[in-house]
Amino acid sequence: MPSPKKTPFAPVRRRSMEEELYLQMREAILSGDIAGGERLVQEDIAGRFGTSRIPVRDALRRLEADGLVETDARGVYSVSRFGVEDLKETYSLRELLEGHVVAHACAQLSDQDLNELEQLQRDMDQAQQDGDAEAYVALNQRFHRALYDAANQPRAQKIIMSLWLGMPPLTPITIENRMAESSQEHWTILKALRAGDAEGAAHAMRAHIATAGRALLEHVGTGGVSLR
Amino acid sequence: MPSPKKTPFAPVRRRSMEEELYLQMREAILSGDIAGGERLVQEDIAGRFGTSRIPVRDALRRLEADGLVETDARGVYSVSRFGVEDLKETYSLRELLEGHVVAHACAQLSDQDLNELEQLQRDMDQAQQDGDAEAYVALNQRFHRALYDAANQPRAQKIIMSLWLGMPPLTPITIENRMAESSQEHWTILKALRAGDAEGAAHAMRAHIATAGRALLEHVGTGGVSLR
DNA sequence: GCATTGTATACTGTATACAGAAAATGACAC
DNA sequence: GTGTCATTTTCTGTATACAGTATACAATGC
Repeated sequence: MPSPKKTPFAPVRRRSMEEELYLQMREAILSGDIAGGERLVQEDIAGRFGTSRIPVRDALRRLEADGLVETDARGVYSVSRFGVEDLKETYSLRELLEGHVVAHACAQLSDQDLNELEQLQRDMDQAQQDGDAEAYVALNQRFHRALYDAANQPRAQKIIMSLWLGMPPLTPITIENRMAESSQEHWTILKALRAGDAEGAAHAMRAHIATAGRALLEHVGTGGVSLR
Repeated sequence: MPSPKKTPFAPVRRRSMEEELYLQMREAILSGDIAGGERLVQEDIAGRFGTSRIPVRDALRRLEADGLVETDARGVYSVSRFGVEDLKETYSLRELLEGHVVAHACAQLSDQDLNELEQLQRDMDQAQQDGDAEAYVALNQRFHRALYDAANQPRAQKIIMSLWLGMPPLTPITIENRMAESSQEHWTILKALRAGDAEGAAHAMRAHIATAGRALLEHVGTGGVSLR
C-alpha cells in the first residue's frame, strides 16, 4: 500500500496578482533594492508590472501592516527605514519570544520529531564541514521553523515570523563565521529538549539568539553592512 | 515651561470610508455582535453601509491581518473564532511582552512621567472607592498605555496593542471584582519603577497580568461569558 | 439507485474612470 | 528677495463594470 501521507498533488492556492506583487516588492525592500525612504507611487508600480493600481494598493497595504512600508498623513507610501535601534529591538524580541515558544514546544515534541530535528542538525553539521554557508542558512531556517511549528502557539509563531520578515536578510552575512558556534548552540538546545527540560531549552535558545544578535550588531557597527 | 513632550494637537488623518468600516466592523466582531464563523460577504456589507465593495475589501484585509477575520482557499471571508486556547496564549504573550516593555520603560521614565502615572493610579483608587468600574477600566487602559509609550519600543508596543485588540473586551467583566487587588498590583509596579528596579517592575507586571488572566479564565470556565 | 457531467449562481479579483485633497508651480505685488 | 494667491499637477480613495473560479444543483446516462 502506498503511503497515505502524501497525495500525488498538493493543494495549491491560486496566486493572485496581489500576492505576486507583495512577494516581489517585499523581496526588493528587504534586499535593499529599493532604498529606505524611497517613495512608492501606486501608478508607477502598476505601470512597471503591467497591472492596474488595485492589486498594487492591496500589496502596499499588506506591506504596511508588516511594517516594511509607511504612509504619511496624505497617504503617500514610502519604504520604512531600518536602523540599529530596530535591529536591537527585533533581536531582543526574538530572544524573548523564541525562547518562550521553545519552552512550549518541549512538551509537544514526539521522539519522532526530535529525531527529525537531530537529523536536520546533522545535515547542518555536514554543511558546516563543507563550508556550504548557503545550505547552512536554509537548513537553519528549517530547523527553527520546525521547532516552532511543534509548539502549537499560532499567535507567537506569527509574531516571530513577522520579526524575521521585518529585518533585512543579514543572517547569511554573519553566519559564515558562526556556523560551528551556532551548531554547538543548537545541540545544547536539542539536548535540553531530549531531556524534557523546557526551561533549559528556552534558556539555550535565548542565549543562541542573543549571541547571533551580538555578532550582527558588531558587524553592522564596524560598517560591515548598511541597513535601510 | 509646559511639558515639551505633548503637542497641543495631535496630527490627524482624514478618516476614510475604509477606516470607518474597519473600526465599526472591528467593534462588531469584538463585541460579539457578529458571531465567530459568520460569513462576511463584501457586497452585503457594502450595501449595508451604502458604499462600494472596495473600501469594504480594504477593511476586511486589515481585519485579516489583525487575525479577526479569515479567508478560506476560495477567498470567502468569515469571522475568526476565539476559544479558551486563544485566551491562554494571548495572556501568556501579554505577560511576556508587557513585562519586557516595562523593564525598558524603567530607564526612560522621568520624575515627571512617574508623577503622572501615580496621579493616574490615584484617580483609579478613587474610581475604585466610588465603585465606578467603567471609569476604572478606562483609566486602567491609559495607565498601561502611558507606561508602554515611555519604553520607546515601537515593535513591542504594536504587538501588545494587537494582542489587546485581538481579544473580546472581557476585562470589564472581571475587573469589577478585582479593582482593589489590581490597584495594589499597580502600586507594586510603580514602587519598583520609582526605585529604578527594572527587573522588579517587570516581575510585578508579569504577576499582575498573570493574575488577571487567571481571573478571566476562571470566569470563562464557569460559563460567565462566551467567547467567539 | 448512483455516478458523472453540464449549467447557473455566488462570490472574489482586477481594470477603468472619476472625484477630491494636498503639494508644487508660477505670476504678481511689495 | 519675499510673501500671497490662483492654478496646475500629483497622488490617493472610491465607484462601477467586467472577468474568472468554486460551489450547488439539476440533467443525463448507466
